Amino acid sequence: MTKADSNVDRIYEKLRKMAAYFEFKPDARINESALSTELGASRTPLREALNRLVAEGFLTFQSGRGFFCRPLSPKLILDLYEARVAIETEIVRLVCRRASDEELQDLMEFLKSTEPDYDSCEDPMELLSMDEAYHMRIAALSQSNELVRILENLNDRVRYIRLVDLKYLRGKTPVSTQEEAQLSAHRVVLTALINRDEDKAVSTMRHHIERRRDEATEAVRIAYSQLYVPAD
Amino acid sequence: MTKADSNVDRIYEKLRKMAAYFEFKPDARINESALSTELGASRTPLREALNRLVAEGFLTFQSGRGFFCRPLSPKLILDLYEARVAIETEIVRLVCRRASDEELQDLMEFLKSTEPDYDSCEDPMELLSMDEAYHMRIAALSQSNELVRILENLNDRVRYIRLVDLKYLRGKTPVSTQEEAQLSAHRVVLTALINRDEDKAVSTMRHHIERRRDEATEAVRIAYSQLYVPAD
DNA sequence: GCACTCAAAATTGTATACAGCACCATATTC
DNA sequence: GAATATGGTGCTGTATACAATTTTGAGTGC
Repeated sequence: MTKADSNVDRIYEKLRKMAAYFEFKPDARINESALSTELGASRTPLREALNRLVAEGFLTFQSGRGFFCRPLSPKLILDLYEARVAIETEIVRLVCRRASDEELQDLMEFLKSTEPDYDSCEDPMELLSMDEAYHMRIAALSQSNELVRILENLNDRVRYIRLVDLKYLRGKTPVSTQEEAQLSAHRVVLTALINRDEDKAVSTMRHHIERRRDEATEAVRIAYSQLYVPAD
Repeated sequence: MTKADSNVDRIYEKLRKMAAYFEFKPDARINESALSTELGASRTPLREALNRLVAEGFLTFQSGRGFFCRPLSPKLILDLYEARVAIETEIVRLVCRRASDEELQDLMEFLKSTEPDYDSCEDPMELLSMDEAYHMRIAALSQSNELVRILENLNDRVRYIRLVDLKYLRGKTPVSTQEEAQLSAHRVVLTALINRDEDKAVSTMRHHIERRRDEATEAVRIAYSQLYVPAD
């Protein structure tokens, strides 16, 4: 049996998801004993996983008091969006210089093939997954593992808010309209890349993300109301 | 007797430095028992610190085989420099929009006051510290904690190579010339910021870092020769 | 009602024990 | 001699125990 996934890894992945979706409430203290029995492991591997998550910015740690969920505030989310802009604009720049015509054409095929899914999809979670998958495919073409790595971390930490945004803010406009705007931004960036128009690709990507960033404050407000409201 | 800094934090800081300067050789396996006695602690807190460093990219981990030092290759260093470009150009962009005239003037004072130190300084380590301090002061003006955080991590991971670069590559040109080039780049960026010339500030910063990036392959070669040569 | 004290309970921090896997050297077979 | 078994050694993975610390809460005085 290939224990490629060790127990710590299993716990880590699980906790990472829980933290990403704020199953720990912002700033809430994490009880190690309770969590360890819940996860069916002892405190030793649990704490190892928790320490990794601290280093990744999902949790905080206070000596003598233990682990806490990261806080949630508009400022923190704004910072994450800004970091995304930094990373994704540079990614687009690198892709424009490094990706082959063929790779870009493949990506265009991928984009076209998923368009029907975007239109038909009603589940915000799935919609977000598709969007992230597309952004990560572009990222891969940058040939920079470090940028990919940072982007993955940022995406995970901002995902819950993006989900709220998608569900409660953009839900106001008709579905067909919002997804089309999204899709069109994707298409515009990719077309610019194919034409090797770096400036256009970069600035389109920048505005694509910044538009969402500007909704962050409102999204955080809604997120709080969701987190502290009894489940339906 | 838990101090404000817990034992794990102490171990963590120590290991972080050791990893930054490749006191663990690239890809070398880390013996937990030996290291724990060396640090005067048991394996439990040691492993917690090691897990944090894995999450930060200083170490790697293989299930069942333990912890290893991160590898060192030109590609990895290039990636780090590229990530630095991404972060620092966005930082400059934000600073240009957000920093007050007063803050920028203060920074100019700081720059001027350290110029004599740059000229007189013979120690590459100190030179690098001053350079990093300056870059971090700019970063702070961006008001983005996330970008600051990412930049700190990147700086720590690339520091050893920058040191080698400074010591063995740029040592070839006369000291006065190289430090002046460095200083002048700093001054050009800052002047552009004061004039609110975003494009100039961003592109100068970009080239300032990219120039070093282009030396990375050679620097890594030298780094290897230094790491595996008996100490002087 | 409010602040303060102090002991009990809960929780974290770390050492240690031990099971099991990985690695290495030696032996064995062809 | 090369390739493959095999046993020993050392290391990692995790549970558990216990000390140290923080938190809680009841009781007391004002």
